[in-house]
Amino acid sequence: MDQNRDNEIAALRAFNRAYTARTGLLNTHLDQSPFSLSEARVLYEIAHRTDPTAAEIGRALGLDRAQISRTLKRFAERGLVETRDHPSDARNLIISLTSDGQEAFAALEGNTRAAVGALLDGFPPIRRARLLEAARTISKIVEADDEPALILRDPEPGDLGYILYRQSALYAQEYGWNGEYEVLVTKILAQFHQTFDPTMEAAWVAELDGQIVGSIFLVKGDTTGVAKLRLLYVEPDARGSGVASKLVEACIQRARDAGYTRLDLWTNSVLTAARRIYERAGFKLVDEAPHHSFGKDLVGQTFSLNL
Amino acid sequence: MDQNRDNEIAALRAFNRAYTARTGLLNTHLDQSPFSLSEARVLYEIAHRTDPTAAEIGRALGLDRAQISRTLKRFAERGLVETRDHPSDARNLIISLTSDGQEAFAALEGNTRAAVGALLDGFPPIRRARLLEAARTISKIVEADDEPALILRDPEPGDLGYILYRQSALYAQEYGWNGEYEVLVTKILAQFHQTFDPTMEAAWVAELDGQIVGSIFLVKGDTTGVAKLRLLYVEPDARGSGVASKLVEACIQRARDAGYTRLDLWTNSVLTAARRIYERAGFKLVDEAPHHSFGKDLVGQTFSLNL
DNA sequence: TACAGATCGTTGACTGAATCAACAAGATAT
DNA sequence: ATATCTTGTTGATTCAGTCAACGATCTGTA
Repeated sequence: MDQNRDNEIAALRAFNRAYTARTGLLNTHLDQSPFSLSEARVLYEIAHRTDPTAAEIGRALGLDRAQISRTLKRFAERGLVETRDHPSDARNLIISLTSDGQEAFAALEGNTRAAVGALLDGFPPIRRARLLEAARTISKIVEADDEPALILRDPEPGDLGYILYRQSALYAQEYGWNGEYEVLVTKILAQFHQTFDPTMEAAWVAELDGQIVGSIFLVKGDTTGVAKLRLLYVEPDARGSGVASKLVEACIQRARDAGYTRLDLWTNSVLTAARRIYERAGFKLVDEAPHHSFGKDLVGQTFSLNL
Repeated sequence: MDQNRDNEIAALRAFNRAYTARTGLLNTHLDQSPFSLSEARVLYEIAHRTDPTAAEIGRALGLDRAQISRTLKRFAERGLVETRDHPSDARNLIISLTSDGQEAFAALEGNTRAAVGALLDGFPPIRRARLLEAARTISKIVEADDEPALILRDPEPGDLGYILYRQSALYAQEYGWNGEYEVLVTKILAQFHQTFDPTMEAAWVAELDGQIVGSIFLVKGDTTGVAKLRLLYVEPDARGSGVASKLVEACIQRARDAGYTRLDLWTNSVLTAARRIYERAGFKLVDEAPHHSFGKDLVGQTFSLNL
């Protein structure tokens, strides 16, 4: 997997190159603007903060105190900013825009927005939409200061389709399963919908950091008192952080609460990671049979847990 | 929708700020490195091109000839690069790395990769994966020099699930429809799977720029000789570029080829954009009836086209 | 063939960016 | 009370970025 890491590093570097090269528009100082990029950033920070000090701005932008000092000096000479004493700390100076400064900043903002708008207009709508979505994703991730939170919740409209999509695509990609598996899951979902009994059945969607990364279903079995666990899956990127165990746990708990005496599940031997999770949860292998499905020769396994 | 444009511009600017602020690691010259960011970029270009000239590198990086000249002069003084005459154009000098230069570049590359790797390690796996996917998306879009291509193709494993997901989520978002709609679509898909007749039925997925943006289904109707058009949808971001018309066209054509004499479809009056597409394709409204479904009071419409 | 116009690399000149070091004034901890 | 930080300023230096000018060379066209 070192190969993979190299690929990831290369991808981020390629992104960095592509971004700095092609969107120099965003980073270079606007041609007709009286402000350099660095000056524009300082101005932006002054305008968007309440009673900022030079040190504060320097920290926000990662700039040296010396540079801030000189930049502010130039701004003051041009009549754009003024300073007043800090009420409680005489080392600080509070910076504010003069009316000329506000005017200059407003003009700069207008030009910048126009330039960014023109940049966006250069992309076809479908790419613009994807570009913005990706940009929002990166912003969020880069700015996040919390840990990704895992939550289990009821499915919302669209979620079952998403699960069908991910499971089918994933098993096609990882194990080469063909469309038959999608057929099977579609049937299961249709039946789940049609005969849904909220007191005895349930479905969970696992969200990690706001994104669906797994699911599990609890449905009535063929025999009274016996429930089935179905359609457990976890996204590759989210594996190894206990998502599957939490899903299985929730399912078992609900099965107990609903009064079932046994929980069965059917899986395939190639899904080795899943097997470990089932066994850790107390499931025992009770039956094993080869079958040809999904375009492959497989060994089906039935696991069972007495509740 | 000017509001929306402002949001888009703000989003891209926020992204730019976040990216330049937090990943200064990527943009700032590495602390222990003997090369500035600008020097590193020039070195990178020299190493990755065959027989580059100064002007070529300047164009690639958007740098001034004067700056390239001085940078190369410093490199030459440090014994990192050497120049030889261009065989056919005496104005050019061909630049190459000396063995010392290659060594220095290799060291720089190693350090850069390590720094980027460390940056990536700072993100939880799920975010790292999403960050990289977003970065790849942006790279591709920014570097693309072709127009987005629209293709219609057969569904692959996972695609029907994706369609279920998008339709359910979309109509929930746009019209407030509840889970009932998802149930309906799931049933349709399950039945499509179960009774699929490849000579008389078909499904298409529309891909724009490599992404699924719509679908349409042709299925047998209740009466012999009558086909049904079902589950037409197009992503909001892809609307207005003829995707829906192309899907409907493909569906009608196949219905004709399969020997059907009539093509019916059922839709709802709130889907006004769809109605225009159907009418433009020659469909006539033959029936209209109010119904309460998907959590809303709706007016169902049956359209029909004689083939 | 001759020549205008463009390209290439170099140099000078200048402003600003970035960084390091030193300093005085003021705040803070113990 | 004193050592230790923090804030803002200034000096010094190197490099980035930009404009202008220059000589050498190439290219297209009259």
